[in-house]
Amino acid sequence: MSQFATIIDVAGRAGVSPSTVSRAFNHPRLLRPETVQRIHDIAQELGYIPNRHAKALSTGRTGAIGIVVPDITNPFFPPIIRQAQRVSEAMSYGVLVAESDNDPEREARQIEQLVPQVDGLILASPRQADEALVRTASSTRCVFLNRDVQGTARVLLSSGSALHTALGDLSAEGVVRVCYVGGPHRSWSNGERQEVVVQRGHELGMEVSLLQTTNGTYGEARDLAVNVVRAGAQAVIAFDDVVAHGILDGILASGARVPGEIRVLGCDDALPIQTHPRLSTIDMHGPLGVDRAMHMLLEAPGYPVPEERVVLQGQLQYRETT
Amino acid sequence: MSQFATIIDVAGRAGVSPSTVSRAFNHPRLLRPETVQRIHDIAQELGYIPNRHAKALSTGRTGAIGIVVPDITNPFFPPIIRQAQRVSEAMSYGVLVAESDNDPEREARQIEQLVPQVDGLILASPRQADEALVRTASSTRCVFLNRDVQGTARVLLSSGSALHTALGDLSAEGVVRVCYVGGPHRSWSNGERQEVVVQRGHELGMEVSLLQTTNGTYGEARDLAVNVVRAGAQAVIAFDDVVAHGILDGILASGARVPGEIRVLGCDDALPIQTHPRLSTIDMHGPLGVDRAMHMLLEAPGYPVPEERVVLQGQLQYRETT
DNA sequence: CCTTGACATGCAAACGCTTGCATGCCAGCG
DNA sequence: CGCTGGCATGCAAGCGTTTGCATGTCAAGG
Repeated sequence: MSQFATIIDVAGRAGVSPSTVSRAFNHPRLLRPETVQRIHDIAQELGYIPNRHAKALSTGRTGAIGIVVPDITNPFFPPIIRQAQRVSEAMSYGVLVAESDNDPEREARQIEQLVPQVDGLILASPRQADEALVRTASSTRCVFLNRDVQGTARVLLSSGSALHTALGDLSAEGVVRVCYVGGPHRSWSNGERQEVVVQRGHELGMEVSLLQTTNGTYGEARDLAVNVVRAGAQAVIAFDDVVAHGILDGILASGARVPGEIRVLGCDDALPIQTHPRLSTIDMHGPLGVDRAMHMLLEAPGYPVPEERVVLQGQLQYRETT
Repeated sequence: MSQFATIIDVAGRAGVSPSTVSRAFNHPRLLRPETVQRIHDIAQELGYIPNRHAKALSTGRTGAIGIVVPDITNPFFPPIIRQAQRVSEAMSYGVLVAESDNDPEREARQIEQLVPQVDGLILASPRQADEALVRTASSTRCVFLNRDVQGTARVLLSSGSALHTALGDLSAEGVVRVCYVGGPHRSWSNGERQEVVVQRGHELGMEVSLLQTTNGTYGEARDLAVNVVRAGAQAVIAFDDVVAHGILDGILASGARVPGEIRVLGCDDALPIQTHPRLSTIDMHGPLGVDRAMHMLLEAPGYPVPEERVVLQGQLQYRETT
């Protein structure tokens, strides 16, 4: 708010032209080393900080990237945002965070807002239809996290392999009736998980039933638990850890024993706390995923971001509920 | 990344000057209503989006506010960030989020980075020394959340009143030995909570012991639990819900019964899940707090933000651990 | 019919920075 | 000793907006 020193102040004090100061920061090798040094010293002394907006206006690059997530209070996302910021910081970019609240239209608006003020976009678990996303991808530098949009740059955190072996293990223990409790139905992860459970379950001769929450909250899941008990499921695989805990709570309340009578497997492993019994889950390596995504976004200078499809497999964490 | 329509394109198409287009958006009452309408229509059609950077450069206001938090993965903060974004959105501001990682120096750097690119700053639970914060406050429009910096605008989410009655209730139940398990020691909230527990405890003739985590993580707290058991505490009051759950876990593992032998009270009530037994805690109304803070920040146009000290009391949520 | 305002709009400078081009200097070469 | 070319730096235009001031028009009033 107060007056900041400008490039012109620095130039005046150093007895050089503004362009020289600019070059001292952006193309130092064009200048005599001692000039660069002197300018840096004076800049430091004056507390000069380049004005991002002026720079952006002049170069057409904003020096910021945007990340939009469906729900910032879902513990899966904060570590992802954190990692995005770490990478950005290392490359001296800023980060704009937006939340779509699981609403495709809101998501569209957020993206629209963001696009003109960033050099690139990370769209994490987007909720819009593929069609809209393809359009976005074609007019913006962006990479998707957890959404398999054809022809774009995307990184997918897959639970496929982990679920595959988990179901195998359950089957080996004699489990025959398994229930998948889904999360937000526009979620790619949810689709993938449900599909794997159904397919692999059938392969193993299991009887698989499906339940669905609408928002994936703890309360919803807890209320759903009676249904899994009633259905006689011997194992439930939940969309994520929040849903898993809701189910777990509901099951325990109904008097069934976990894992004795019913096993529970969650997903994400992002909760800051453990519970009793400690939840078995799948570590999805969210931060690793954004890390890849960020590098894809920032290292290819061209436009659009070249198509690439990287799949990272989550890792089974057996604890006490299986 | 592609070319956006500029004010000049719109002007050309509408047969008016660029300044008129600018006024159509910013001071429509200076123009004939039909002119405004025509310009809006054409802008819409051309997909014109004002360039924030140009605007910022020209007006000196960036149209963004910044919020810095110590740890985005602490469930207390995401709802706060969300609310800050909601308010910002309503006033058509953008939000820059930064994380200090509980490190005062990092926090200083983040603030320094942010200052030139925002119109105001929300500093949530800052970790720097008062001195540094005073300096920041004097050179920037900012309001503090959960830090009582003299002479500045600040909103404090206090657990004082809730703890006061909680201790009274415990005392009435015959509790004599109480233990406070602290969180990050640079945290104002931690200081307040500890102080209230000590004072009120003594008032009630209790014996209060103090334990301290360094980062307030679940694992640390769990490892500390043996000490509270060993000390013979009949109640533990924890810095926040994460610490409380760690303690709870540790206590249960040691064989003691909760709340039978030891009661546990947490703080924040921000976890997305419930556990068994359900944790008694204090709802701190974080979102309400930022809401106030944001309005203080955005509604007083002057500089600096006028001093104000608003205290919001948290609300006791008795559940099953007391 | 001329004057006076009010009103609607245009003009041009300014915001702070980047960058293509121009300039001036000096060393080395023929 | 005059050229050439490389190097370090300056000049000025341009990025997209905003806004104080100037301009032109028209209606009402004298």
